[in-house]
Amino acid sequence: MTVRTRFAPSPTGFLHVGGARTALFCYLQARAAGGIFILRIEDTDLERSTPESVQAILDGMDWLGLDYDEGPFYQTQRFDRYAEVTRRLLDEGKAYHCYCSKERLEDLREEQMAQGLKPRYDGLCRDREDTPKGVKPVVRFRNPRDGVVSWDDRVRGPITISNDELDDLIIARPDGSPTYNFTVVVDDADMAVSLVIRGDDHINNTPRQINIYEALGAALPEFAHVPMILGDDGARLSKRHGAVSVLQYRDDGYLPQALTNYLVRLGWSHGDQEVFSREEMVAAFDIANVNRKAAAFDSDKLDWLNQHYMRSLPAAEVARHLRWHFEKAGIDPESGPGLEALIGVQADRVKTLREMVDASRVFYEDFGDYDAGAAKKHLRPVAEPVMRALGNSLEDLARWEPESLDQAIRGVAGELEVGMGKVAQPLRVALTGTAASPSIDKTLWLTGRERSLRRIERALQFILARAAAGA
RNA sequence: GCUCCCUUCGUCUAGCGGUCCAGGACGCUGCCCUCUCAAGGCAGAAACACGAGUUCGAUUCUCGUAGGGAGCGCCA
Repeated sequence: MTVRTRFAPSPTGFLHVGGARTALFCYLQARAAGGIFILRIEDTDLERSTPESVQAILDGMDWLGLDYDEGPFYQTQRFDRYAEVTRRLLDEGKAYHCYCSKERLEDLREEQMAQGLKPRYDGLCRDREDTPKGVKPVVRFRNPRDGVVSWDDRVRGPITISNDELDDLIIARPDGSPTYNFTVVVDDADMAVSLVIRGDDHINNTPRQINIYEALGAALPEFAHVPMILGDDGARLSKRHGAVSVLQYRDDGYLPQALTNYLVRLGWSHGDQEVFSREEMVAAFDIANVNRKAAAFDSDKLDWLNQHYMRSLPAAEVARHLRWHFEKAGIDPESGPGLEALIGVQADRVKTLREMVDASRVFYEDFGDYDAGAAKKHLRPVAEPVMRALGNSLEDLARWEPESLDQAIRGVAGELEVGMGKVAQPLRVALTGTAASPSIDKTLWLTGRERSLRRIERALQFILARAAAGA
């Protein structure tokens, strides 16, 4: 039997890291078995579902490289099917109409809570014979009253829940629209899903769903409930606390390879291995080895992985993503050094592509004022002869390459009998406006000859003006 | 309140009765390298929640306790 997994988000918000990890697990488990990965959009909540959220989910999946084999299916397009199955359960006596008002149900719940009982429907309409007029009924599933429901969770191990903990859940509202626990079962059965991987907040729904499967006479899938992800501080992720769209990570300059690698290692491991290519993940991943406890999201480790991938992925691949960030920042990549060369120099120095853009802007556009502290410290009168010597030496340099540039600068330092620091730092400020940049030869190389000479001249004028003002 | 679930360094984890005075990674600290900032190299601090069992022997098995989480909707 081929493995069929599915990721079934509801489009009531963006795709956050918890959902992304669940999707990744579903994807990997299917790929590992040569199976099928299905995407299903659970949009039965018309109130809260939005087209924007659907798009955000699709874009997120796409950015992460989680390609699905079937779908996306939309539950709103399957209402006829749900109605058909509801009809069948009604006909077979496996479901019944319930005329209880919301008010009565609320009172019942309160009363049970007050008595220290677990609130659940008391079954008033379960064996009702009459049909009250003027009330549109809901449809309830006739849950077994005795016995237990057990399953062997692929992550949690054996779980057993007694049927007397359960009640007759509503599967269709008065207007006929179906509810979650019912649509999930109908869809997973229809789509022949063999392994349901989802967040562990669904553990409590599982026994209800198993009962519905049995009422339907459908084959039971396996279940795997993965723990949720906590925020940096160990607190639960929520909309207002740490839960951000995976697309935010894209915008912040993370590579999808880094995020998926980070996510796969959250709650799962394979010996001491930290870095996994997609192929390695597929080969090594097994949902059964996923941990049971919730894991806290550590952005420092994500940063480390991101830098690792910026350095180790083929430069062309990194450049593809970097170009996107250049465009987003409004910088023309053609107005400076080639992106692959830039990555070769900058990847060691930044954690994200966005930082790389910020740190590299100076190679593509003119900068404004010098950093005050850096200028004060390095663009002093003593630097005047250094600037002049550099200008002369670099103007006619045969090859504008890091190696020859390094030689030229060392030549200037030797000639003036000063240390490298006395030459490199003023030059660095002259070229970038700041006291920190790649090694000085690389900085010159990336800046380019014309732009470098212009900036050396500008620094010289700055030093002279300052000397004049000070004198 | 009731039901279910979870518990190894700050964080992610290895461990599946002796190999563990607990290993790796991120982060942190120190040193080295050095034209700045990084990167890199080396070294270091840092954990089995607690209590009973079972056993010759428990991080590993069982049961409690404590702490944490989830669910209990005509939301998904």
